[in-house]
Amino acid sequence: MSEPVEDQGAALLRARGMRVTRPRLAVLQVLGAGGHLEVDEIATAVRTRLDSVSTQAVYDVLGALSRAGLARRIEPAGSPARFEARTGDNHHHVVCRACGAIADVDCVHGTAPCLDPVGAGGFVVDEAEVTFWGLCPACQRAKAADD
Amino acid sequence: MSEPVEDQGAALLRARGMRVTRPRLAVLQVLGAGGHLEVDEIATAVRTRLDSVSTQAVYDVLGALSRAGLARRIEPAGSPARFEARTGDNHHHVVCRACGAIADVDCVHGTAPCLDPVGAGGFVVDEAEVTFWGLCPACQRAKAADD
DNA sequence: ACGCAAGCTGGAAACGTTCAAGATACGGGC
DNA sequence: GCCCGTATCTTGAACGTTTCCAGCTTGCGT
Repeated sequence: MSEPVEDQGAALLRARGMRVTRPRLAVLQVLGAGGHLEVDEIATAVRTRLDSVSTQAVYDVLGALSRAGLARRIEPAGSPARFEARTGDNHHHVVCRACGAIADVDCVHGTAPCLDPVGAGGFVVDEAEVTFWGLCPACQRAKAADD
Repeated sequence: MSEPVEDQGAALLRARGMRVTRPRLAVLQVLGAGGHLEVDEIATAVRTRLDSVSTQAVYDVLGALSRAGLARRIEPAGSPARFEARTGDNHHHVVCRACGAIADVDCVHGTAPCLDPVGAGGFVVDEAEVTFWGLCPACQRAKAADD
């Protein structure tokens, strides 16, 4: 509670033996605000906190963070990669077919039985990724107005 | 049984009010052979049947076929788009993290209960897409050999 | 057989992403 | 507190997939 936001990130990084750098702290803060952000959005947000950060650094940082389990990379078909801070709780996503908006969905069953593939052709499975496709509330209204 | 393969495709197209063209028939034949093919692989295979087909035409045809429900577009994160002919049976996919190979997995529960998202933030969901991530048999052996 | 529109061709470019080489700065050890 | 080695950042470029555009060709209803 007494720790400033910046130091929470630093502790997370140090706990994994990663160097604490300005770009990494800034990305952690941006992701911590929530949402499913594109690389470009993250870069823009980071640049409001630091004077200049190269696009490359943002990609590097995001790669390092997701390898370390501090960020999660999601990539719905037909969309550029997005990143979120919420990790380790096995939740899934709903994607709007019309506008591409993404929302979180908690997995009702925890480690659901149907997500344990039977007869996977000899594959050793370590993760089940679920993406729901549909229409967000705003696009439902937009579509109804068209009719 | 008495219909040549080419005419089966023509019938499918006509049934949906779509024009029957050489590129479309060729793509249908290629997809009919099975597998999860990249656009580039499809284009190459098509060009062994027809003298020349533009890349553009292949993209157009695949887009039209998937809109018509004759092909299904799958796009695992970090991979170019792939297409398969098997549609309408609600099956899912296992993707190898190492080599990118894709295999089919039947959905054990049919319309599984856990795939009915509860509390999806007002979204109207029409499809649940499941992707399993793991290691294919060949890459399991390769990894074991490294240790 | 005719005409219209759907569909194809060819060239070009946009997009997100990754690679390479060198400069910088973090953090353990003195 | 200072120094060094290396992880990390910067800059600049390139890659591969996918889409856009204008114009010609072709399937199919009449």
